[in-house]
Amino acid sequence: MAKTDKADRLKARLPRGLQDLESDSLRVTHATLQKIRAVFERYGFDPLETPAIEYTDALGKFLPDQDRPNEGVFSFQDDDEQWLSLRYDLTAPLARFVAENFDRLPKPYRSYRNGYVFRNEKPGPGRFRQFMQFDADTVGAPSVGADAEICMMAADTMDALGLQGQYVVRVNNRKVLDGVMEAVGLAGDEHAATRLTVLRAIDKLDRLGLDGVRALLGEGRRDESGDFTKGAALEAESVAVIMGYLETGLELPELRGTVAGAEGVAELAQIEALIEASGYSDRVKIDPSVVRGLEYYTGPVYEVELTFETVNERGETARFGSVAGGGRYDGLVARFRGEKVPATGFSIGVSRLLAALGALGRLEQTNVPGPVVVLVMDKDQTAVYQRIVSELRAAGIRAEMYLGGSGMKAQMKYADRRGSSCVVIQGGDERERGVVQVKDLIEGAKAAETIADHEEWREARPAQVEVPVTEIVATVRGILARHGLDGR
RNA sequence: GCCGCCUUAGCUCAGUUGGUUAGAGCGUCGGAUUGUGGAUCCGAAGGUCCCCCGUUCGAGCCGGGGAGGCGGUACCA
Repeated sequence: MAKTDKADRLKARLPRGLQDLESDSLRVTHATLQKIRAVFERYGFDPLETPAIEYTDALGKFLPDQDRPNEGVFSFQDDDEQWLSLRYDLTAPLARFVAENFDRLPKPYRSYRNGYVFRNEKPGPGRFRQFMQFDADTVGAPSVGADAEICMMAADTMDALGLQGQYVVRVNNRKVLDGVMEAVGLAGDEHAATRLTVLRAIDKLDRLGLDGVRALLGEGRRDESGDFTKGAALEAESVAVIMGYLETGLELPELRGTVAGAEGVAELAQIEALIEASGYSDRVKIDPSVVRGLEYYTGPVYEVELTFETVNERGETARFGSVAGGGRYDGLVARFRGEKVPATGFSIGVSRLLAALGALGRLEQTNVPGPVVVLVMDKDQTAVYQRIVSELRAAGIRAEMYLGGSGMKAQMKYADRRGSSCVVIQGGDERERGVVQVKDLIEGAKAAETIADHEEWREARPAQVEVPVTEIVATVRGILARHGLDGR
């Protein structure tokens, strides 16, 4: 009994939040990466790759007062008991690399990389537990000129991806937010928790609107599913100041009364001037509600958001969130070196971007044709078929001999399913005469549309030509050319 | 984590007030056609009705518990 009992059979299943990419998606992904890479190269960044695994402490992800890594990060212990983790972004590993090789790197050090990062969180639309990021950073550049450049590069990248007019790069400054916190009396360690709640509330402006944020600054808010989110419980005056900030932004009078706030406003003004001078004002905008992740950013922060609605196959509007983001992190390298090393950079969430575009049916197909399939008519003649394949390959044409065990009909079906442009057929009769049949499957499919009767369809052998074996390559080339294909 | 919805064939879904051998479309495979992909026709395979417990003469359907999926929300370094 060859069959395993069904109940005992191992179930093939993909862990949630992970994805298999088949040829179409992979080709789109590669094409996208290539477009991004071209922009980053043009800006003068050099490639750098670091491993997917780092020491957990290098990522800065230990739970406070605990001996084990934070939740949300995939971790395991090495045989010497040191904690290792899968990277959850590309910035922290870059900081490690720069710190480790600081003396021999040119400063500012400008590099880019793409790779998979991992987050052990609940997946959602456009949120995966393994996803591709494309990241660029300038390390060792203190001026906000570096930040302005990153914003412009973000815009150019989105343009290069064909998304002109369908995104916005939103810029803010953590110092401005610090200033606002100070203005409402939330400076100092004892208010850290409240500050977090307030910043998170501000971050939700685009999703919840002014009223939603106001609720979260006060008592709290009940969402559509009936869940209640506790608010920051601020005084009415404080709420008013923060709401004022969201409505008037950098014009808020209280802002300039604080050192951090004044600095942040000045930096944003510089960035805006640079953006303006280079003609990016339509794509890059100052937005006081941008917060970004709350750990290591110290100055300007930016975020790229798609400005169109994304709807899934069920017709529900799905939230994909921002597709890229970044900011200045002057303290990250310092963790390894003591001295401050100013740095700024951003990452594109390639997987999320593609998921969003895919949900909209906005991905262009790459349309790589299937290989030319040389049919195996006589199983004892595979050497002859293999030789034909080799000739086609030597001519730069994607080709293969049918390697399955089925008959001719199945082989034709196979070629059809592979999207092959044509097949090469040689039975005993053709072999004796030194010829082959070359069948154009694309032309054949067209011809089939007008033939309803199977007998006729079979007899007609549409789009099939008989040529001497010496002309196989030329004939196939002709068919590829006719359909505008290059065979690769 | 919290809230809501969902779970029947590979996929999308029917399934009567609880009643015999649980259905359809699509897909897959085979045949009509031992040497021709489409269309058509014929046929076949394919099911732990998510799991467990309970109610009942009898459960895909009712009750309880659990798991998984989707979405929202929280968190997201």
